[in-house]
Amino acid sequence: MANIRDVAALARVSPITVSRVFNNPERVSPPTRARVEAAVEELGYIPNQIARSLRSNRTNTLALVLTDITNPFWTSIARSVEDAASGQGFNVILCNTDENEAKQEEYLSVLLRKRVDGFLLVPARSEASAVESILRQNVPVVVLDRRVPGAEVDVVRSDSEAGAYGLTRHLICLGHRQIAMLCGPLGVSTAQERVDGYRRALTEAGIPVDEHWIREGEYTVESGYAVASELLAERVLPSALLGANNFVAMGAIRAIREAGLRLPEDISVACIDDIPDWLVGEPFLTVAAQSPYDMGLRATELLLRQIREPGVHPTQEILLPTELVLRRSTAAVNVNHREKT
Amino acid sequence: MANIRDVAALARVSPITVSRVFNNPERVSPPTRARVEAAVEELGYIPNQIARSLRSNRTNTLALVLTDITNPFWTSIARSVEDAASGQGFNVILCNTDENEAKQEEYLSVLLRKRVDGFLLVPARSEASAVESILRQNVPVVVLDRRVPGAEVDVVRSDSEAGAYGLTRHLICLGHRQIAMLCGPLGVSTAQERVDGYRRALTEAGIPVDEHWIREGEYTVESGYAVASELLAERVLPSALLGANNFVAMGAIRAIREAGLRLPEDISVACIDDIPDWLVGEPFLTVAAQSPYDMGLRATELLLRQIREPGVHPTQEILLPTELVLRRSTAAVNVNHREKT
DNA sequence: GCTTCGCATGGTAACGTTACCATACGATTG
DNA sequence: CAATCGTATGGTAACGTTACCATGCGAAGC
Repeated sequence: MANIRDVAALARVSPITVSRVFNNPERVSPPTRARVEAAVEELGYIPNQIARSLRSNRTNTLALVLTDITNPFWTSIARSVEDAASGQGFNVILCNTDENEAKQEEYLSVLLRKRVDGFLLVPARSEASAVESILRQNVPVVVLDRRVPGAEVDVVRSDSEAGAYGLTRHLICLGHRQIAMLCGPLGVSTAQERVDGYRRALTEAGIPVDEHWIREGEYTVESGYAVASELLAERVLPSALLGANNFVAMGAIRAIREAGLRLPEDISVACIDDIPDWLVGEPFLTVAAQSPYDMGLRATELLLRQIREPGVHPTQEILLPTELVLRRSTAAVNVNHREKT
Repeated sequence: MANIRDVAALARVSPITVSRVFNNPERVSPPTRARVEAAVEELGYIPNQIARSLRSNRTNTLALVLTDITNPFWTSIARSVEDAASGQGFNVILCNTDENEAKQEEYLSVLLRKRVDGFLLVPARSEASAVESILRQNVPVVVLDRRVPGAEVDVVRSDSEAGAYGLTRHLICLGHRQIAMLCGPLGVSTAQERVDGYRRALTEAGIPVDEHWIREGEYTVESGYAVASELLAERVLPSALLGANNFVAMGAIRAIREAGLRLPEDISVACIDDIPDWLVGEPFLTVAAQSPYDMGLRATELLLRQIREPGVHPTQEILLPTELVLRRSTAAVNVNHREKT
């Protein structure tokens, strides 16, 4: 592959002049420039960004470390991050951690070696260590979706607590009293907050919180299915399920169907996170919708600003609202279904 | 940020010994190694992959250039590509072209500068130029999903023709005769093949192909909606719609609903590409399902092999079967609905 | 006891680019 | 006409790493 020296030799100029043709064309006289351009064309020369990065300490690459691109929530984020990044001349490296800390650590290590210019990180667990391992190297980070208590970082996230609160209140208004909360891994801040919102709504309504209805699981379809199946096998059935996210809720719905129960007549289901409506002919899930596209966009903007003007901006937290969307998966409680038939 | 020389100085060895500790630890005596490791720890040294890449001509990075990560079909592919790549120590740069050739060209140019080790490319148009611009630089490519006549490349794709044929045959069996084909951009091989399959099924059944029922559009929800709306506004209604992909079909379904028609009683809909069933409570779309996860996996394996053993493997084409999945969006033709009421 | 061997370690140069400073030369100014 | 300036171009070194070859040294072999 031709290098800058080959081009320089062919155009009878010095390598630095070739460099200028690419980076400061106006600083090269038109005839010389033309000669260089002809040489570039003839040799099929493509500047080597690696060498450039080595000199400039800039890779024009961002890392997007999330849990699973397969969930439309993260898909939207990936899309907006890539849109915003490529608009500013940055590429995006995609990583799926599956909320596995070992995988996350491995990714971070490789990406730090690669000297990406910045990280958009969805931490597998809401503790500071991962974030700090990046900050220690003076590499900008923006945390997506989750709080990281104790770390001095920019965060862009949704108001999970309010979302869960709103959904729980909605269920209470429909007459539900036995509402099971299928929550995510409690090491993750959103899981914690969603339980908090659930608790607050119950408490405000004067309904005692029964810990028996709170079940921890993962943010996956399989986990939602497993936990819901367990619940449905017990003597006392809940009249409503609150899924910690869309995956969990969809898993639970499968369990409900398999148990021969009707939705929403026998049991209501609601969750945080919507599913894009064009994916579902008739959207039927009652949700607290987040704005993932917006979230990715805002986060990328913050990150690029940090990269462009390091050390200038104080860390900030952007809290995005959730929107309650009422659909057919929730209905008034059916008094006959308090006990298993 | 500490470099290899700082570590060497602190450990009182030469830089090359530090390098060996990372790359050939067994070639360094245990006591020296321990001293180096202590120095690495103390300085928080992280090897610079940029410099390494400059020497070795390897970036351990693949480019995944597809149309739109937002479509679950491509999402699955992205997931499998990333799984396979990270398992082999490679990272993946994600790019969305939206089937726009200018965007694609821009991405390819940047990625070639970055010296990615290989490309997984979904060409915006089924012609050789994009692929050739990569091959000219001696960079391995595997084309995903589409044929590229005239280019000597590995291709992994589904049998679109058979998928469309199967769906059309199914509709014919249900008694449909006026089947509209909402096809994709004809510059893309899959769009072409799906029309071919549609034509073959009709012809085999002795039904004359009416060009009036074949409508070109984009592979997007908006396009599906627009084209279907147009069709539904005409005097003679089709009794069934064949969507070129899931996006198009979902757009069409929206148009059908807005037109006050019932699905499938008034009009049947089928398409190529499934939607993961856990995203949809009750899957209802009749489809010819592809295997995107598998497709990404196979393609990545091919690409990594090309990277590892350049020039050894003859180019090959892997053709994956589609699977007909019959659901509720297709039903026997309703004789009353041949003409607009 | 001398040669040979293998192991641990090091010096030098190179990967491709660009920052920094230098230089050549024609144009402008007093 | 000399001094000054600005523009176009070039030389050298450096970014951080590793390939290649060299060296030193103790152990094994005859």
